[in-house]
Amino acid sequence: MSVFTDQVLKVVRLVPYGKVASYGQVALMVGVPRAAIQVGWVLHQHGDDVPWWRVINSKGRISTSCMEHTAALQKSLLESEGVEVSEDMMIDMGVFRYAPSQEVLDSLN
DNA sequence: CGAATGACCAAGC
DNA sequence: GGCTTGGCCATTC
Repeated sequence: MSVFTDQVLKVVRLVPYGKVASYGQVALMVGVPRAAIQVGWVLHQHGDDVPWWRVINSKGRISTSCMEHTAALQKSLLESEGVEVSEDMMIDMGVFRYAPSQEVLDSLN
């Protein structure tokens, strides 16, 4: 497991209950702003170790677009945490987006 | 080492 | 934000 993978897992675990973060944001926190897609890759492999359902794409849409059953699961998981998810798998980023504190960011290094 | 792949992103229509 | 295009980057083959 690479440092990148390790960092991604660490960041995703920081996302609190009832909040969501985008792949791009996670990548940014990890230190590689353009590696958003790798974040998705990591989550796909470690779906049992992290709250992957709290990670969505930049438009607030559930990312598992090519896996319908998984998308439905993600929707139900988010709703069970109090996150509003429309029938089109859309989420209100302005309300549910996770804003990491400076202290949290420092703890990543 | 080079080529392909992907739970993505930003920009342009 | 709907769809297409080009570009990133880690991982795999």
